[in-house]
Amino acid sequence: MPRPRSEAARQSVLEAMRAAVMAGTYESVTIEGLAESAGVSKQTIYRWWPSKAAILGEALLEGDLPGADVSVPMSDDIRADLHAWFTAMSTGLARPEGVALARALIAVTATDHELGRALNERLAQPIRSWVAERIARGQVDEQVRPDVDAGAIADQLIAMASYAALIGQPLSAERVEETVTRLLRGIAR
Amino acid sequence: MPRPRSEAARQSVLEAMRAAVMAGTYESVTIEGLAESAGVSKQTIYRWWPSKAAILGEALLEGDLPGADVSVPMSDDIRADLHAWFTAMSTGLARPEGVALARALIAVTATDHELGRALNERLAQPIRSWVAERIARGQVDEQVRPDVDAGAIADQLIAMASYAALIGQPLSAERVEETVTRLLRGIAR
Amino acid sequence: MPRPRSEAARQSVLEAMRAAVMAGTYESVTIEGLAESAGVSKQTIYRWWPSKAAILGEALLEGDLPGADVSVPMSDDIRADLHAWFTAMSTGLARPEGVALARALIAVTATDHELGRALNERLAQPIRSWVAERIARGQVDEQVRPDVDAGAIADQLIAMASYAALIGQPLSAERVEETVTRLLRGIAR
Amino acid sequence: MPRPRSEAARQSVLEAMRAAVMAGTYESVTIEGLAESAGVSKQTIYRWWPSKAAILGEALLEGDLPGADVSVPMSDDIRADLHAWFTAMSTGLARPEGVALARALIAVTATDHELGRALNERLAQPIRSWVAERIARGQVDEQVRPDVDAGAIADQLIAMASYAALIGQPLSAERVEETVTRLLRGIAR
DNA sequence: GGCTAATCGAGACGGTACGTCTGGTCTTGCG
DNA sequence: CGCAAGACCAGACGTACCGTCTCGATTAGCC
Repeated sequence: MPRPRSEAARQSVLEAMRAAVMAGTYESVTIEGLAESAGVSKQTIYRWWPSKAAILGEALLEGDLPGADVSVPMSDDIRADLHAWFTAMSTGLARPEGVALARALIAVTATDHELGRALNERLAQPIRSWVAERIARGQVDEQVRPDVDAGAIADQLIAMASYAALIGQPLSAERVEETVTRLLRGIAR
Repeated sequence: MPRPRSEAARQSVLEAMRAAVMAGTYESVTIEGLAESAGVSKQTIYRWWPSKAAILGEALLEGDLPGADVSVPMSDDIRADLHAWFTAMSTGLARPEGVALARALIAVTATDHELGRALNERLAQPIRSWVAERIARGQVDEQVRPDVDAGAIADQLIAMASYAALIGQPLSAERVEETVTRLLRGIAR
Repeated sequence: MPRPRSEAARQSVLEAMRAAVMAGTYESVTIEGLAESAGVSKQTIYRWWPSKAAILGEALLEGDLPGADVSVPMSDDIRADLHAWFTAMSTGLARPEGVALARALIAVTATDHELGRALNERLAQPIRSWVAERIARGQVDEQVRPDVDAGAIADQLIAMASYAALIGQPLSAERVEETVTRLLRGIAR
Repeated sequence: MPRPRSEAARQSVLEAMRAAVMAGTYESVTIEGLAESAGVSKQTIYRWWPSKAAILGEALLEGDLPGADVSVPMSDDIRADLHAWFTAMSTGLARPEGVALARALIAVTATDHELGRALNERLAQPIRSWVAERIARGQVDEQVRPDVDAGAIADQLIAMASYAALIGQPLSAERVEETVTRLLRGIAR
């Protein structure tokens, strides 16, 4: 007999959170503003989520993730592929939404380590998959040593691009070039 | 002609800021609390600094920097040296003060890009120097290719260690090991 | 539908204002102190009252009024009655609470004329009534001319006692005596 | 040998105080603003005056007193003279400067009783003199009883006009008329 | 004509209160 | 019972003055 939780309200809040965090800083998002723009009362938010971080977590975990959705077609040229892909991720993360996303991730992690870990996992997943696939291909082609850890490489590139975006100094084309060159030299057979 | 600015008050505020930011989050630092713990009136703070970010910037630029003061002796074994040094930086940054410092850097950058850039420069400087020196030594020893960019390597390692610390997942010993191995393979002659 | 205004908070603030204004000067009353001693947040005060004067106005209009609650029994001797009553009012107003009340009235009037007028009306009312009644009795006894304006007499005595209290020079017994004598001579049949 | 106190600064401050108190409320006058508009440093003010009240006191005691400088020619008609004079004082005090003056007197008295008393004396003096002279003339003319106390009458009229001005309800022409009539009946031979 | 001691301007300083804003909790009544 | 509306306590925000405190820079007499 009790009235069930309003899915419309829930979606509305999550969507408002996504919009707000992309528009400003994570810290600049207020529960009050969220309620306002979601057309929902504050209490409804406080009833269902324990913290701002939790809302953002839920929003990111089930929403479309702008900024890190890098997907580059693969060719036979591993150098060209990695270069294209790292460039795409790097510039993608340097865009305002990318920066906002990265900063929000940091902020959430400050509040809730576990959630931060999960979010990072979720966000890095497609990237790791792509890298893993390309590296695997390289190994099949006998261009890449069989013992390289694709995950480590993905994490390195994510860290580099993210950190550069966070401190507002996107990687230059030369730096990207140099990084890919050196990377390949390190993993080449 | 008027009474000159009190250097004691200035130092007191900067010191209070350093302590506060190491103790909590940058966002959790309030001007009011700062004034209180510095034994200074709010107005004195507002008279001399335009923003919280500016205070932190000044505090970091001229204070002792906890967490990033990595200095490791050099031997003839470049692998051992890089490994020891990367381990030290990585664990140093993973310590609470290191994380606080990195987060504060991000927060300041969000408010004031230019200041963020300057701070990053200041913090990365000793690290870059160390790496540059070790790489140069390696080149003299003919272990390292003459064309490698020491700055790029330093930035890569800083980014990796910082990002890992920020998202609360410090680099594992294996990951450090793997990274150094791969790095050396990429720069070896 | 929202939560209704808390009557408890309202009363608490008004009571705190009455106490504060009697204890010190109107100017010495601070909103912050009021909130504190009323156990109410500043915002609650600012939400409901536009100014300190408005709070005092409301407090005086509906509270017990110390200092001006002069009520003297009537006998057949109009001179004795007027003398007793004027003495009572005069000394009542010269007491700290009376002075505080009068000063507060002036201060409120300086801020909000209309409110000041209303308060003055309210405070003078019982006095006017008493005088009107006694004068009417005198007219019935054929001791007082039928054309005298009781309101004018009340106002004169209020002004004299109030002004004397305000400038810190309470009326002497002789002055009271002289005033009543002269007054009676002016209104006697 | 030391440099003597600057009379120019002193006059400048007193003049600024007179202007400020006539322009606004006594409470609205700030030492800082006074210093500013007098072209004097705060310290110079604090060096020579113990309080705002003291400055105002000095300013009023030796300056021209706007608002209470009532001076009406005397004729042979005591009723006409008193009426003209009471009307003049009443309307004079009801003018903004008069109200400001009266309110300032109250405020000063709240801080410093003795000073308030002195100021009141000073301000009432010309009024008392005028009344005393007119009453004396009336006694010579055998229109006024020989035992009336001119000071009491002056004080009564001052109190009535001042209080009315203070509470923002100037005496009406009818009230003035009524008061003079009744007064004369009380003092007539 | 230099010496010297208090005055003067300027304004920094530790404070207190201002009136505003937002955060997170609570309390209503409608649906 | 969910929800919107919004009152409530809490406390930080940045501003305005307070009264005290240095600072040089004058500016008289007195030597």
